[in-house]
Amino acid sequence: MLSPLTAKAIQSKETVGRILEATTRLFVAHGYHGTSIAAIAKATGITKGAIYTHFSSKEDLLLTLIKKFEVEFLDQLISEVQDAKGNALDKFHHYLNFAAIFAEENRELCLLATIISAEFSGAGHDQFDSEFRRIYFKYARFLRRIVEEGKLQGLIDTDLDTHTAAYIIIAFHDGVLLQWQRSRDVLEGPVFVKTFRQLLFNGLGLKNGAQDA
Amino acid sequence: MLSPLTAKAIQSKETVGRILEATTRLFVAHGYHGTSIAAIAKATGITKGAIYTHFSSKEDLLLTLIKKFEVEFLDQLISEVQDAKGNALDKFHHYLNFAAIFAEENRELCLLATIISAEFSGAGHDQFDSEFRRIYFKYARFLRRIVEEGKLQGLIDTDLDTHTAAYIIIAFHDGVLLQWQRSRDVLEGPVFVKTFRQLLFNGLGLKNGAQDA
DNA sequence: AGAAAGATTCTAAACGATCAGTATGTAAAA
DNA sequence: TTTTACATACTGATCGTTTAGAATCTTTCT
Repeated sequence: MLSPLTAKAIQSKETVGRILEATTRLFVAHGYHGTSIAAIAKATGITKGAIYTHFSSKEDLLLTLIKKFEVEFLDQLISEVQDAKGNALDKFHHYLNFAAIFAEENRELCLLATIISAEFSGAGHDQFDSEFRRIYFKYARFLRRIVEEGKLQGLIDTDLDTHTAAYIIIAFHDGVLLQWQRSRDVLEGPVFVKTFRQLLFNGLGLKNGAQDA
Repeated sequence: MLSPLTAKAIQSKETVGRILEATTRLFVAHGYHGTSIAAIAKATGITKGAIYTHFSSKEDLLLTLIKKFEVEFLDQLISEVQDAKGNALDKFHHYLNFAAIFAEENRELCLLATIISAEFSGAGHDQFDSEFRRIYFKYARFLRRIVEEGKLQGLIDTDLDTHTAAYIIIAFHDGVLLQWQRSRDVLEGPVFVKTFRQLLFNGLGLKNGAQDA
């Protein structure tokens, strides 16, 4: 294992990349169950059987993509924002910037977690469930720390439940991604991001107190 | 067609109701492609063939459910909130109250539009696409009017792009529903709704201006 | 160095299972 | 007698996956 740069290894890596790219696109467009191995093979430009040289099952394909999302988006986000200088305000701006740029450059990978986790939202697949649960928990913990920090700095209302707020910010992010995918034709990118920012930071701007429900 | 109350008609209506109930539950839990007619039949307690006595296809089943969502949630919401007395602030509170109560009483129907429209997010099924587009457009128009009203009343920042804000509010609603479905076990209902309200109305509470991205 | 042996990437064909949908029959209601 | 609500049994197509074998690259042995 001294040199992993053999011709076969390079070929394999290249094929795996093409398979994952096609799979991401198809999963996001038609869902997990709506995408067949045959369709992935065709989109990749190889035969069905060749998929199984690199992945043990369809399940394995999705688990690989979930991991990819975690490493390329979530871990990257956390490491960039978590210990950045500045107060909680700055960090949230940093967060939104990162998310916006990532969404623009990796729209499909970005949507994968949201769309597929929705498809499996009902108790069903144990392995997918626990992976999604793990990722959303990590995401929430990251946001919780910043909200907590903001409260200590007097920037965020201490009335806000930290735990719940973290999950709702994730929900906002997911919802906005979905809506962007659904209605890209009637929305303008920069305005969309700016309005999201305005609403997340200042809400509707109504300064009155909240009624109970 | 003078009396639709024949024994057969009652039986049919009852069966259709049971089929739609089971279908909603299964579509939300496993998605459209992840749910088979056989599974729906089994969950309803009839055979596969009997489904086709009442619905012409699986497609027809989903279209019926989308229509049900439109009539029972969206149209109801609009007629209750649109011309209610009070300013835009009151209407948004009214909106959140209605959505929260509906979500509690019809969780699955509520999630249907969000989850299934995500599954078909990629250009694909013409009929589903246009139905979802129509519904989200109607939803957005409803919110746009209230935002516009709020601006005229000096309650909402005129800097906010009305069109985009409407779509983002929908996005927030969708995202929050999804997150509630995903993480019900680590979230508390009333706190969740209250925090959503706080964030939608006041945002994170950071009073500084927004940086550009 | 060079050939034999082994490992790897792929195609093509086939597997049983399951898919959405249909044809036929039956029993009861209209 | 006609219509309706269902069960049963079937259709061809497609599902995820496996197998057999060809072609090509890598390692090992001489």
